Order: sequence, then structure tokens, then C-alpha cells
Amino acid sequence: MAKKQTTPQEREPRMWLFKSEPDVFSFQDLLKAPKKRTGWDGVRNYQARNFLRDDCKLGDLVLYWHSNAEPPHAAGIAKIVREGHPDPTQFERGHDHEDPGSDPSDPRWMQVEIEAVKAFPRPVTIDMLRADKRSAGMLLLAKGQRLSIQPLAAAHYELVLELAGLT
DNA sequence: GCCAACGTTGGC
DNA sequence: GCCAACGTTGGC
Repeated sequence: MAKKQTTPQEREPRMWLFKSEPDVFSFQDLLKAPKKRTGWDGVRNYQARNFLRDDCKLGDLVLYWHSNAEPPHAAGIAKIVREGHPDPTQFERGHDHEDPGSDPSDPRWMQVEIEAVKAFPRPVTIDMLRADKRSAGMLLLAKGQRLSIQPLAAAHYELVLELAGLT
């Protein structure tokens, strides 16, 4: 069979917001990691898991949010470099994120791998976002919203870049 | 399938 | 450290 010259099926990159507590793993930690990459392990919420498993695709962009920070802020941009695959920590004895109920032949929890793209010249705080009307509709700002993996509208992504001084 | 109790998240 | 909001668990 002759080689096909067709390009792989592509779609426009999507944007996501990933939350991380900087005391646990910060954007600076990601920059210092080998190849500036890390497996995004430890997600233990089904809705977030589904995004990681089904919807985060190679080349998608990730807004890296520092939660539980003073003040909470966006710290930089990363990208998806490996799509959903089993999170190894669910099977590690004694690990904080071990899940004894997860069957190795049908793993319950997934991760993706991300790579740092760019640190923001200045962080974009939650107050900066709230002060800009264009942030209307951002899931992040919704009352009671705790989801750690969130889809992010392109317009909101662009807004954050602007506030970060990158445009 | 209901729902009270419990655990977690994350801004404040 | 507080606590509102939310997700999960488990008895019934």
C-alpha cells in the first residue's frame, strides 16, 4: 500500500487551565524539571480525569494557575506533549495519591505530560482578572468552582496573555 | 436511589 | 486558619 501524503487529522489547539499549588509544584519547578516537563499526576476528580483522558490533545496550551497562593495567579504557559495515559501514582504503595481501588488492567486515573513554554513577565492575579470585564464567563472565577482542569476559551487565554504583558 | 456525614478545595 | 461550596461515601 502506497504511503499516503495526507496530513494527520488536526484541529485548532485548545486552551486549558491547570491548577497547582506552588508549594507543591510551581511553574518554576516545571522550568527546572528535566526537559521542562512533568507528568500531571494526582488528579482525583472524575470530571477533570475525563478532560485529561479524552480532550487534552498534543499541542494544546495550558495556562498554569497557582492556587492557594498569595495572591492566586497565572504564572505561565505550558503545552501538552503527551496525551492521556495512566497516572502511575495511583499504583504506588503508600503514595499520597495511591488508589487501592484502581485496577491496573483498567486504570481509574489518567495524566498527561506538559512542557513549560513561557513564564509570564508579570503574574496575572485573580484581582486583575476580576477587574477586567472581558473575564466574564471564566470558569475559574465562578463561585464555588474547584475543578482543577478547566477548558479555557481562546478569548480568555488571549486576555491573560495581554494582562501578563505578552502582547 | 436518597441523603447525611465526611473529606477536599481554594479564596479569603 | 476559617469556612463555603462541592464531591464522594455508605447506611438504609
